[in-house]
Amino acid sequence: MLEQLKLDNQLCFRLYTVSRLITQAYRPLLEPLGLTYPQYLVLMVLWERDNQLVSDITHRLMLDTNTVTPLLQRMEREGLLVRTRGIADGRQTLVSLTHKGKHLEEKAKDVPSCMADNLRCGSSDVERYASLVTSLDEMIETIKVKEK
Amino acid sequence: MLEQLKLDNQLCFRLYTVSRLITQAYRPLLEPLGLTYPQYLVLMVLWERDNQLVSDITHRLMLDTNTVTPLLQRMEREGLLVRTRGIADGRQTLVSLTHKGKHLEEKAKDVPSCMADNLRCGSSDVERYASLVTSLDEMIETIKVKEK
DNA sequence: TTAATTTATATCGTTCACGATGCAAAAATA
DNA sequence: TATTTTTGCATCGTGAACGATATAAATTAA
Repeated sequence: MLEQLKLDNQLCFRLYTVSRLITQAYRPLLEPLGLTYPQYLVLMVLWERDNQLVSDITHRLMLDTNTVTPLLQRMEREGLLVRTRGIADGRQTLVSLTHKGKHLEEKAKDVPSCMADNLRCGSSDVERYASLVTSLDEMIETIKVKEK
Repeated sequence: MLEQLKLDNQLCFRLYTVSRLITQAYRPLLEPLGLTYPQYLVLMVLWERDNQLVSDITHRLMLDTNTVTPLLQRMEREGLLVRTRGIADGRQTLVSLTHKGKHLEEKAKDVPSCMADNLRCGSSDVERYASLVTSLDEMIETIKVKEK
């Protein structure tokens, strides 16, 4: 058995697992709001600035339209946002929050601190957190560049 | 706008993104082998030790049967493994590699080093890699415990 | 031994993620 | 201006993830 093929040696498997577990940890916080984690991400983008194009959202979340469009359609059905086609450029779609979508920001205000509590472990010092964020940002840059 | 709700401040979004980008980076390496990343994970478990129960695999990958069973069914259809029901305990299902499944280990032997090259960036020293792995393992433990 | 409970796996329905493809509007080129 | 190419978004099909539920075998309790 090649040492490299052992699962425990794999950074990638850890990242895959952590990502899944985090999404699971969000569930009890987001379900009362009627949101999934990807939907919450879309709302964070729109809470930061309303009335953005589909392309703005895909770039921000680093997802493609074939993921984001159905996501937005479901959120539109839920009455969280409205999609308006063809303003200046007829190809574009503008995404705007409804009153309900805006109002959710208030209800979601405790989600980040609850998640922070969930992730906080004994040794979670500020330095390690910062180092982790830096490493992840580097990885995102590295992979993004090599892909394209 | 609450500072905490800003996307860029979110460790979780970074982990979600890194995980997705890594799966994407695996694709060109695994597609020639006819594998997806989760299927590759299952094979790594079975290459390490053949003839394991479904429960062994779910525990190892920290997934549930409702994810693993369909995954194994697709892999069985592809002729990579065989599922045998009811040996000593009639509820269990034993998963065994076929010749084709075993043979893939040879073909996959360069995948880890190729991925390592993909992830390697300028400043990726051994220390940071080790620190990253430690942080992720801590997070996995923390979330796992709090969930159950 | 029969009945109740637990365990191991499977099934179902919904939402993502994403490659491939389609399509209409806009921009570039002839 | 007519044609080609590009761009922005949508649609389709497949494979995960996962909550909820189902089912049959094994275990425990009565």
